[in-house]
Amino acid sequence: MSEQYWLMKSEPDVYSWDDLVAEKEGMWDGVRNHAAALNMKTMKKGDLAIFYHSNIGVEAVGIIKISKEAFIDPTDEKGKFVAVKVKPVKKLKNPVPLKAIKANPKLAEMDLVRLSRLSVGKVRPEEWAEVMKMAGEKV
DNA sequence: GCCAACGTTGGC
DNA sequence: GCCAACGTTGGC
Repeated sequence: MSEQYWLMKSEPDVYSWDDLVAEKEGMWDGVRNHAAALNMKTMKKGDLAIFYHSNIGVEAVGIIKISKEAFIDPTDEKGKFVAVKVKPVKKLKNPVPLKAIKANPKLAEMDLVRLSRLSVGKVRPEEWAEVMKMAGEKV
């Protein structure tokens, strides 16, 4: 199994975890950053990702699954950037705030910590396991 | 092709 | 609301 793990940021007043749950499947569009777009192109159907609330809350709130691999973002007039589709898997028992992630030396290398402005980052399997532990979830 | 100026994102 | 970090743009 070569599953990959990701972290996707959203501002909850624009698109929150509850919005995604209400929709059942959400389109992750509007990404206009090449590094983030590259990560999205690397995603495979079935990959898991952390849903993270930026600005308000500033914490990891849930687990999502990639349900459709990268396709041209319909909101991009130039047709250069991509979007993916995601489905909610489960809400974390205990949301993991950025503060706690920063305080954990095992997570110091996360894209989230090192590249705070990147909206779609990679998560290493051992980092994934650590965050899940902090969230009170079984891996 | 380099680099300064500017705009945007995101944490606090 | 402020500021730091980073990406992008544009002059040379």
